[in-house]
Amino acid sequence: MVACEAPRARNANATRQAILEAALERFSAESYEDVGMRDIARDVGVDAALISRYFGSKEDLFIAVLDQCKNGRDLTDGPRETFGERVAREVVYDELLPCAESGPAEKLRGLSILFRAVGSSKALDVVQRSSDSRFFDPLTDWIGGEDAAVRARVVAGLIIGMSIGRELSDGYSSLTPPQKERLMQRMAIALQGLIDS
Amino acid sequence: MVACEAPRARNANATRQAILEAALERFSAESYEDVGMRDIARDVGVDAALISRYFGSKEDLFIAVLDQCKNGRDLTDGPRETFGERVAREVVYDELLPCAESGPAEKLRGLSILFRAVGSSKALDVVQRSSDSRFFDPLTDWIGGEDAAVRARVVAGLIIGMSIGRELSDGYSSLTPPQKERLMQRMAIALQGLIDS
DNA sequence: CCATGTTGTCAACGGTTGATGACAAGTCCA
DNA sequence: TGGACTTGTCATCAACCGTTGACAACATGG
Repeated sequence: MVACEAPRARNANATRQAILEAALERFSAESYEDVGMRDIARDVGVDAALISRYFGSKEDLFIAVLDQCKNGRDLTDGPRETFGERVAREVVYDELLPCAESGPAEKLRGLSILFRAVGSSKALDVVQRSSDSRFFDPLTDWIGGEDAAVRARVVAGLIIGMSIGRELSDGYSSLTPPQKERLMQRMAIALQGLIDS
Repeated sequence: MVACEAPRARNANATRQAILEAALERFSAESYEDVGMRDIARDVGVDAALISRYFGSKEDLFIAVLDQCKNGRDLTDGPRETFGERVAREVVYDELLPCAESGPAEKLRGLSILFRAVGSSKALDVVQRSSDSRFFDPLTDWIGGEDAAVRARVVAGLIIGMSIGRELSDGYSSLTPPQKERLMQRMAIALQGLIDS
C-alpha cells in the first residue's frame, strides 16, 4: 500500500501528510475503535508517538482527517436529474467500499468514514460535532426545500445502507451483470425520489 | 431499566436469562466494542466474572444473544404485498431504534444488533459466521427467486441505512406528520421493489 | 567543527478490557 | 446438623490502548 522503503526523508510536512492519508485510509476501512495509532504508524513507517506529537490525540487526528475530506461536495457536483444514478452507480460498482488503492476515485470517502464511524458512540459524536456543518449543510442546501436537512440525512443513511448491503453480499459477486444493473437502477430510483421534492 | 432491588434470588437459569436480556439490550443500543462485560453485569446486578463463567467469552455471549433473537422471521411474518410498508413503518415510527424499554415490540431487534455490529470487524465476523444461516436464509427463502440471497442482504442493508438516517436526523423530529408519512411511503416503495421480482 | 533546533525513536506509564482461580455465601439433601 | 454442591464475589492477571517524556539521529547556520 505504502511503498516507501528508503529510511524516509526527514520532512515534517510530508510526514504529517502521509499520516493523514494513512489515517484516512484506515478510518474509511475500519471502525474508529479498530484503528490503532500503532496501525497507522506502521502504515506510514513511523513511530506511533510521532502521531501524538503532530496531531495531539487520536480524536484530533480523526477530526483532521474529516476536515481534509471534500465531504458532501462529492455528491452534489453533477446534474440534479442524474443524482440517483450517479450515486447508485458509484455504490454498486467499485468506487465506494473497496478502499484498497481505490485509484484516483476517493469519492464518497467522507461517507465511507461516516459509515465506519456510525457504530462507535465516540466517533459518531466527533462526526456529528465536527462534520455536520461540513458534510450535511452543503448537501442540504443543494437539495433545497422545507425538509431538506432531514432528507440530506436520509440520503446519507440510504447510501450507507446500500454500502452495507454491498458488504454483506460480498460486492454482489454472485449477481450477473444485468441483475447488478437492475439493482443499481432500483437504488437510483430510491435516491432520486428523495431529491425530487 | 432492570428494576430488581432485592438481593436477587439465587437461580442460575433466571440469572442466565437476565444476562442474555441485558446483553441483547446493550448490543442493540451500542456497538460491540462499546459494550463492556462490566456494563452488562451492572445492568443485571451481578459480577462480571459470572458472565464469563456462564457464557465463556464475550464473543460466546454475543453469539448466544444472536441465537435467541427471532431473526429474520420478524420481517417475513405478514403478507408479501405489504412488506415494504410494514417494515418502513416500523423503521420510521418508534419501533426500531429507541431501544429504551421498547415495550412489547422487540421487533427487528436482530437487525438492530446487525446495525450496531456492522462497524466492528470482530462483531461483523461473528454475525456473518454465526447468524447468516439464522438470519438471512429464512429471509432469502421467503423472498425467493434467482438472486434472492443478494436481495435479502440488500434489503437488510437498506433497512439499516434507514435506521442510520433516522438516527442522523434525530428521529425525524423536525418533520411534520405528513412529511413523515411521505418519507415512509418512499422507503416502503424502495423496499417493496426489492421484494417484487 | 561545534551548537542548536528539528525530526523521529524508545521505553514506559496509567487506564481499561476480558478473563481466571480462589474464596464466600447460600441451598439442599441425608 | 453437617457435608456437598451450586451460585455469586473478589482480587488479580495479562494484554492492549493512547499518551508522555527522555533520548538519539540528523540537518543546518555560525
